[in-house]
Amino acid sequence: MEEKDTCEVVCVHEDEVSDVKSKMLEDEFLFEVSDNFKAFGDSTRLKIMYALSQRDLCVCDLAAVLDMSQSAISHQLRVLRSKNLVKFRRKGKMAYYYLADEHVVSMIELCVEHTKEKL
Amino acid sequence: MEEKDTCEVVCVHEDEVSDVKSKMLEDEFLFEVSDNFKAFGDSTRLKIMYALSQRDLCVCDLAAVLDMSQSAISHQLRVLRSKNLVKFRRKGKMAYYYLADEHVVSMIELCVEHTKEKL
DNA sequence: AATTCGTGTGATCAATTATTCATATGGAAG
DNA sequence: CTTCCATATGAATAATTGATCACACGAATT
Repeated sequence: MEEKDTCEVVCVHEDEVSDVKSKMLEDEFLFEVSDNFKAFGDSTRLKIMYALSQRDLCVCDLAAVLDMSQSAISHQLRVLRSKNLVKFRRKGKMAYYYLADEHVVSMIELCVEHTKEKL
Repeated sequence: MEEKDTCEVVCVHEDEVSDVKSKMLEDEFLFEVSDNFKAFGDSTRLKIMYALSQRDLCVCDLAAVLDMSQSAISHQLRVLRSKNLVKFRRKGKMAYYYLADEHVVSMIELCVEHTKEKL
């Protein structure tokens, strides 16, 4: 009689499920975490961050390093800024970008290591 | 006279650019790294991995924990398997999934920490 | 062997997203 | 103030992708 015809799940192990459920972090928070990961999940943005881990660079130099249009780079920098992964300072007409903190480097290093191991 | 009408880049600081360029990792490798990040960049997959970090679970239990269809979970598990982030063992009709290694946990912890700091 | 049930998967659709193009903004120099 | 140039951005397009649906597969039970 209860509403149960949406998304029929049959073999649920009640205790295990509720145990894990209680240990899950908030949906909203995990969404934000995955959203941060997403910033690293595009090769253009990853290259930008990796380049910036070597030294601070202005937008057009980043474009030259990645061999991409200034516009494309600028759009991606906007995304990275919005997630507090990069910051910038103005110097004349130019904008020098740099990594926001050490977390970014750690994240990349960790994933680089993981990727290397799987070869 | 040189070919220069594709992707006009004007203000290039030659030395800095070639310096960073020489330090860049291979395009193909960085692509693979970003591809691994991408696995964490979807909230469904992240929830799956977080749940599995609590305990091994079969597919339908995962579906119950996340309150999603078994099919959706299975599709995402396929992605995670292909990237060597989760493994599974069969037990009767069921498939119990678990995290492939400690890197996965480390990655999530690091990003969770970063996300918390930005609140 | 027929049925049941947990899981895997191909096709499809809707939504998201990365890049390009054109243009706007704003600091610096004449 | 006008021009130049580095950067930012809105609109449009093309490509990617996550969820659903329908169905196939395979182990276990009868």
